Amino acid sequence: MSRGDEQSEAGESGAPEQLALIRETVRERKARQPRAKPRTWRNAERAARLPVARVLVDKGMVHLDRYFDYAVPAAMDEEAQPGVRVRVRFGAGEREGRREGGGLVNGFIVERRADTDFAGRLAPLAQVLSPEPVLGPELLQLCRAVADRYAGSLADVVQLAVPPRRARPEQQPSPRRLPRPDMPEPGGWSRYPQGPAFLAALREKAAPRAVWTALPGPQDWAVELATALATALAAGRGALAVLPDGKAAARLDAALTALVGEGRHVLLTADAGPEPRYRRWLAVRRGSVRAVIGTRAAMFAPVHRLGLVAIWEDGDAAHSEERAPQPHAREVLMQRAVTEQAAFLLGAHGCTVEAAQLVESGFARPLTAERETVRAVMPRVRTAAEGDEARDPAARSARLPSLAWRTARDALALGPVLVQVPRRGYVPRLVCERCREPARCRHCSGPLEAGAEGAALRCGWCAREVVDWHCGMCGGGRLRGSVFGARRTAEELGRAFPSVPVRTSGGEHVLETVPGGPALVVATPGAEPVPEGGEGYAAALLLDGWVLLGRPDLRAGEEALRRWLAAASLVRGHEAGGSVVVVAEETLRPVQALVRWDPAGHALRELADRAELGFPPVSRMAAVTGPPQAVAGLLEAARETGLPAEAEVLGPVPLPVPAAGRPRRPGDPPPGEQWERALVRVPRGSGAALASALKTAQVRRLTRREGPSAQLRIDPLDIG
DNA sequence: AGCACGCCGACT
DNA sequence: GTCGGCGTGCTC
Repeated sequence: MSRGDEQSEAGESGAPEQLALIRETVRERKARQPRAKPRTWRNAERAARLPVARVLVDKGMVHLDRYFDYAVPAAMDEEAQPGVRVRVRFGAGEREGRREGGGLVNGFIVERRADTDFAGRLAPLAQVLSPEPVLGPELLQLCRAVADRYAGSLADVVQLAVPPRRARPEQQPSPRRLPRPDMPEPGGWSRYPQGPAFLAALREKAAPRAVWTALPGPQDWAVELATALATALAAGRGALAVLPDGKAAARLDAALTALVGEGRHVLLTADAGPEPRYRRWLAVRRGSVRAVIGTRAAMFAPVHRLGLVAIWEDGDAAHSEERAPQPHAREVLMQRAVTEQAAFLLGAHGCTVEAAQLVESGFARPLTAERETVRAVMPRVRTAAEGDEARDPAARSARLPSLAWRTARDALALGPVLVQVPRRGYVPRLVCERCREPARCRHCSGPLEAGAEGAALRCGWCAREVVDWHCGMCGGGRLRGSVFGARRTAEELGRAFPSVPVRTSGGEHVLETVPGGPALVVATPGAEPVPEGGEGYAAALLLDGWVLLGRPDLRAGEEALRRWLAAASLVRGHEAGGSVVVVAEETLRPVQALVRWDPAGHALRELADRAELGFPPVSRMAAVTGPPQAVAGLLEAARETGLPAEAEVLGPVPLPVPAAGRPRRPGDPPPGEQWERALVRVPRGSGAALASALKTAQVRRLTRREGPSAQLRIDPLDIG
């Protein structure tokens, strides 16, 4: 037993004498019996039929990405079925029966076989952990496809797909499956010319695929998505919806419960806690529940007879898994739609370039309302220039342009007003307030960064504190970029509208809903509460647009538009007095797209730009990151392992040093090391070859230990 | 990654 | 002759 375990025991048991007693007992037990080692089964009788178990060993190392055969002791014959969790000895092998060698590792049986192609003597399975077949053939196939797509190992993907075991839920039966619900009415889908046809195809168990640009409205999307899920259920098929966060998932859950009642679907989100979550996952796996609503980990949910996969707001960064090999929910669900012949529904208020690409390539059809429908239900959207400050002194100190101030004042007579302010820390860089020159460090010319509120100004490269900054160009002494946080904005607005309650939502304190009456609701993007009563906000002010637009990222425009549309969708239509003011330069493309409410058009133009630049999703990219020789070595090896001839290597370039004080993330270089990054680009059709060549090269370098290892990332997020 | 095997240099 | 350095390769 390790030190850490002893310490945690001390923490729980309190009294020191008791602790000493426990230590004694542990030591005695250790001395007498070398711990409760499971039987070795070395000479045990083997299963009569199919005595070989092919096992996926649960070690993520890419160069171990294959199966291993083990002998099945007769005593385990019945339980050792494909899909169950087992423990096996793995590592330095048994030598002439002398040593047992190797530690016990977890794994999954993927197949029972009559024979093996392994020349040596098979080691026996050590233990069947539970008879629950958690990794069935369909899920295994999906994991394999995802691992290949992302140049990762099967074991890594399986770890994402199969939740850790909990004994209690496994020992309890799942509830009986309820009969199919009634077929729902199309409802809001009738507002889309192709909507009823999409539902009809679902009813007929076909596999339609659609990119759905949802009409604005605070609740409509959830009801419509629920209708699609319920239609699949009513047709006797399973359905799965993946949403970016627990809040959105809860909304869809409520909408679906209203439609089909309880017991026919489960909510798979992290905040349920591990044991209830595993219980629900098991209910899905066992087929007693056929519909799943969840956040990204639910993308692998083993739904029986899957008829529909849906993703909401595919542009949200939360859809990208952080753990290796970082699969994206949209890609995984596309894969499932194809292999499981399920319908595919990608919905959002905005439109990503990837979604536009799905339409362009013919993978999916657009599911969009007519222009006149959009115009009828959208709020009035106007732009306000930043300089155009209000005359009202309080509004001025809240940095409200006069149009924004007037709009808020008028709308407050009708209902709540949403004020969207970018998150602090989102600011790309600090600039001189007078001449807009980026603020640089006097010593190393690195970009200056404002840390947490009240913290000193620092250089993002050398971390030196800056005490008395002056602009190197014009001598100005004031910076902009230190955007007001939501709280500060709320304070200022409170002064500008003294008789109105002000609520804030963001960061640690996210509000789900707010009362429907007049109030100012200050929220950061993604944390906008929904007004109660279903009417929506009377107005929304989208402040500091330059912050969102100014990020040094290929997606800055798309992302800004996405966040604005998400907020503006919570505002009532213009006929009901709904109004949106965006504080940003009106000539910019995303701003125009918001004013015209044309996200699909915006995405198409972005897609055309990407095509011209050869950027994803028009091409497929991989990022290779690491010490210079590792990057060079991997690229060189990949040329010998089948890198497509059309592959283009961009870079390598030095990786920017992560800002001082930011917690280290996977993919960051260790402190003091200068890493590089190269991008490898291939035409879209060669993505599989790219991933496979890089993976093979990676395996080869790891097994031969040819220098330090590099990190591999397919579809890197932060390019440009 | 661990971990054992193996083939050369200083030692009882 | 034998112990053990860590370079190379495998893990059913």
